[in-house]
Amino acid sequence: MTVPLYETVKRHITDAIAAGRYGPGAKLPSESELVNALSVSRMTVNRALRELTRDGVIIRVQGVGSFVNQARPNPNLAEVRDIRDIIAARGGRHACRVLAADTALLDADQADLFEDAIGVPVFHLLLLHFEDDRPLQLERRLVRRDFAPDLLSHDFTQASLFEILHAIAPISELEHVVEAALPDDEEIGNLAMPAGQPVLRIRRRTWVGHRVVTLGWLSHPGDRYRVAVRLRPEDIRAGQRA
Amino acid sequence: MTVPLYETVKRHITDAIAAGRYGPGAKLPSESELVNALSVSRMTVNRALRELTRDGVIIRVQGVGSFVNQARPNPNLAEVRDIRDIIAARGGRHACRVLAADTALLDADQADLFEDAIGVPVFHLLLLHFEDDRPLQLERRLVRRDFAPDLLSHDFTQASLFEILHAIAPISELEHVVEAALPDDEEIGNLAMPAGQPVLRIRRRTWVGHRVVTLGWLSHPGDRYRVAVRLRPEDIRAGQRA
DNA sequence: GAGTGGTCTAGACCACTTC
DNA sequence: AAGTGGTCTAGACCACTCC
Repeated sequence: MTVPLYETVKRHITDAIAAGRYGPGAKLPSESELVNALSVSRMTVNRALRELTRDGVIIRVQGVGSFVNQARPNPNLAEVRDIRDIIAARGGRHACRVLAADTALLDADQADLFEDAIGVPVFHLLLLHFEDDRPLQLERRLVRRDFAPDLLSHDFTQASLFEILHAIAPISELEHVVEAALPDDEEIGNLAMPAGQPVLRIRRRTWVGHRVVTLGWLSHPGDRYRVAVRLRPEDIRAGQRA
Repeated sequence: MTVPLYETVKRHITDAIAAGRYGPGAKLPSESELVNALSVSRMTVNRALRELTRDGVIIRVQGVGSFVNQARPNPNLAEVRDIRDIIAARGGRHACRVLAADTALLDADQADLFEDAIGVPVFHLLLLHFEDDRPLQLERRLVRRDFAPDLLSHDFTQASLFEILHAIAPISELEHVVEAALPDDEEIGNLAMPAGQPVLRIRRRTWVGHRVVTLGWLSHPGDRYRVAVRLRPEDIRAGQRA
């Protein structure tokens, strides 16, 4: 069991939504129907649907059924989520193109952000993610070569960079810095930016242990992508706890 | 069964953590221990612990155990910080001008965000914050009149809106949504935006109890203002015994 | 009453870590 | 080998909605 059954069930649903078989507000098959169709236990279906509910993909009403959520939730800045899941939650279909995958050495600015020396060897990746054939995210990444020596052997169009890196070691620390900026030439071309439109740019650093292992810039068309942070009561209470 | 069993189990754990019986990094009882101690099935314990993991309260490691997580989001964005504190932290001098302070009734879009009816009476504020005599933030706010009837009697150039509101009742929930946008006429004029430059706009909603009490838009010149989120999970093995 | 989701149980097999 | 969490099953009872 490399991939859990409930993940397969989740993917089954999100794929169907992305394919347009269930539009916003449409009623999804009931739990028992899914149990029969997929030959899994009800608890497994239930877990899949429960997670989709928490991710904002569907809405469930007791005694009525499950429905595709019409609201498009904003990705949360306080977590790292696969761009594929984000697009799925928006009801779109994801595709990815690898624009560059090569090696480089850190320059002065990059070394500063890596909290390391100039010249540290890294991999350089440039990925373009599409939502329904429209570019939504330009992903520029630098990854320490000594952290993931086999990185370039992966197929980035299939498994997300996040999955690949997380399989090596879990992220111990995360930083997002968000800015509104005028797009540079690379962003204008790849994201097909209309003249004058700004980009929402997120600089992400991830740590494993006490070492910065990746540095990335995620650029999005300002008119089609927002990010959110929401604190629930538990978090606020926890934050005040001595 | 008014309250689900797994909620009771979650509560049992969080209460014990809050009471200090398990400090940051401390090892929690195993699933089987909890099954015996609380006389519930393992699936119920498992669900409780899984949700606590999702909420960031604990960290689980297969083959090892469950541990209290210290990783609390403490980002700029995940808290309500007074703009004068932010400017002070940047080394600047703060000043504030009140551009408008009047009353209004919610329109359809606003009512949607307030999760309430059209026509609910609110106060409307428009404040401009300066850093060293340059405008840095345009603050547009709507505040429920029934939450703060005396709001307009305050001097907003002296006490921040946050201080005034927090004195009435503590915030129970908070949401920030960040976007990059082209400035509207109001933003261009007040923020003295150079032609073509985007604004970084933060939409903030705050709850008291289960009611949205304020809705605001904080706009900043894109080239002079960024927001950051940083999460610091701690090393599991660093913290041992409570 | 039929159908839905919400929850719970008692057991099972597995992967992983530690000794 | 022992203990841990990760997952899965086949049943069960319940609250709720709709007809």
